[in-house]
This record gives sequence, C-alpha cells and structure tokens, in this order.
Amino acid sequence: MTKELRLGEFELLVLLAIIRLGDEAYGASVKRLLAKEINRDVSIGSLYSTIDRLQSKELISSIEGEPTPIRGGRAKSFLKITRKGETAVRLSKSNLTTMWKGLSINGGSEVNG
Amino acid sequence: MTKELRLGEFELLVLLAIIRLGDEAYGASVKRLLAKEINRDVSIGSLYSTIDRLQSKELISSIEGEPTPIRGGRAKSFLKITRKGETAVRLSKSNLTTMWKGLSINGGSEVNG
DNA sequence: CATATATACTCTACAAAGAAGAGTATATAT
DNA sequence: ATATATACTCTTCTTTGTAGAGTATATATG
Repeated sequence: MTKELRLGEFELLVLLAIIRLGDEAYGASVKRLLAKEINRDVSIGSLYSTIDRLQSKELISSIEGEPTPIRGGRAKSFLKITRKGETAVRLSKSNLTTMWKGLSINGGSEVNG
Repeated sequence: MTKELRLGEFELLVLLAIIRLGDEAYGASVKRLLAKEINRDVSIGSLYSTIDRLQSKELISSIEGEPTPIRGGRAKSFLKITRKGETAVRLSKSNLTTMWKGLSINGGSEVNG
C-alpha cells in the first residue's frame, strides 16, 4: 500500500533539493545544489531521468517558465513537490530516524543502545 | 572516490539493522527487525541478495555460527559491519542531514542524532 | 548577420540495486 | 518416518541510478 511511496536513495535527495529550492527549483538548479551541499556531481542525464520518474509517480509536478533575458536564458521547467511527494519524504525520514535512533555510530553521546 | 561508499536505500536500512542487532545480527533476525521497526516486509530473496552485495563490497563481514539446540536451529551466518561500512553509513547520514536541515516539511524528529 | 557561447533540457543505452519466491539445508518434534 | 521450524541459496525480473552525446533557445560579439 505504501509501496508506491518508497523512495530510492537519489530520489529522496532530489526531492529534498526541490523542497529546499522553493520557487527556484528546476533541473539545473537542483544539480547545482546537490553539487554544492553534498558534493554530489551527478550527470545531467541521471538527474533528469530521476526527475521524470518522480513526475510520472506524481511525487512532483512541473510548470513551464518563461525564457529570461539573460544569456542562455532558455525557459525552465519549474518543479514542485506534491502532497504525495511530501508524504513519501516524511515516510522515508521516519523510517531512517527509527532505525538510526540510539546507535553508537551516531557520533554524539548515546542515550540508549 | 566516495562512490564506492554510496549506499542504496535498502542497503542503508540493512546496515542500520545489523548495527542495532549487535551479536544477534544474521539474515533472519534482520528481516524480523525491519518488519517490526519500520513495517518493511521484504522477501527473503531481496534481503539476502542485499546482504551478499554488502559483503562483496566489504561493508559487512560474516562468521558462521554453530547450530543451536532448538527446533530449526540451523547454523547462522552472523553479520558485522566493517570499518568501511561504518564510514558509508556516516556519509549517508551526513548527506541526508545536510539536505534535510531546516526544511519546513520537518515535523518532529530529526534524522541526525 | 554569422558565429560563439551560455543555460536548460531530451534521448538512448546500460549498470547497479531492489524484489519475488521456489528450492535446499538442517535442526527438533511427534 | 514424517512433520515442521528456522535459516539460507538460487534464479529471474523490475526499478533505480548513471552517463554523455545531442537538441533547443537565449544573449554576446566580431
């Protein structure tokens, strides 16, 4: 039932990037954010195939933007997470948190074991 | 360079389960823990193929146990995370935490610990 | 204007990770 | 002997992740 909502490792990162970028989320900006924040230099093809998949699973939606008056200002396809996408992100995070909790690998002082 | 250390979604959960189970980590107990903790009912085949992959990537090691005097007490293959596996887990967590930080979607618990 | 260059995205092919489930091994229970 | 319980193996297939050449479209420049 929640099987549709299961996110791959990279899908989750892309969704988080989209949320984070807000109104400025589109393929190229997602690529840049991932490179900057977590040093993940993914090829453009990898990224867009993941974006396509996320879209066909209705985890994100897109709106075509207008070309902007700057060099190379081709029209962007702005991305936005859907309700379903948010649910998927929350579920992933919840599972990770549950499995992570209280582990000695966690660096800090552990409360439980 | 860190590419070898990149973990799939399920690989990470399995590693966390192994850490958590300590001396009692082996295929069947990992399966049970995942079912109990995050409601993830994975087929036995999926789990062992992931365990095999983790092992061939040297993210976990295994030691054959002795048969136990209980019905169905077949010898277990005990699993243990390696140094390399711990590094991979830390990296995954770090990336997730970075991307997650400060997001409005963040209801309650945090991934980081 | 023609050509260079910049940003953004499309397409195709393939590799890695995840999933299923029948089958095998080996133990105790009856 | 046969049933049954736990643990693991094997094969096959689907989904995710990766790569990079190619296309589209904008401004910059000689």
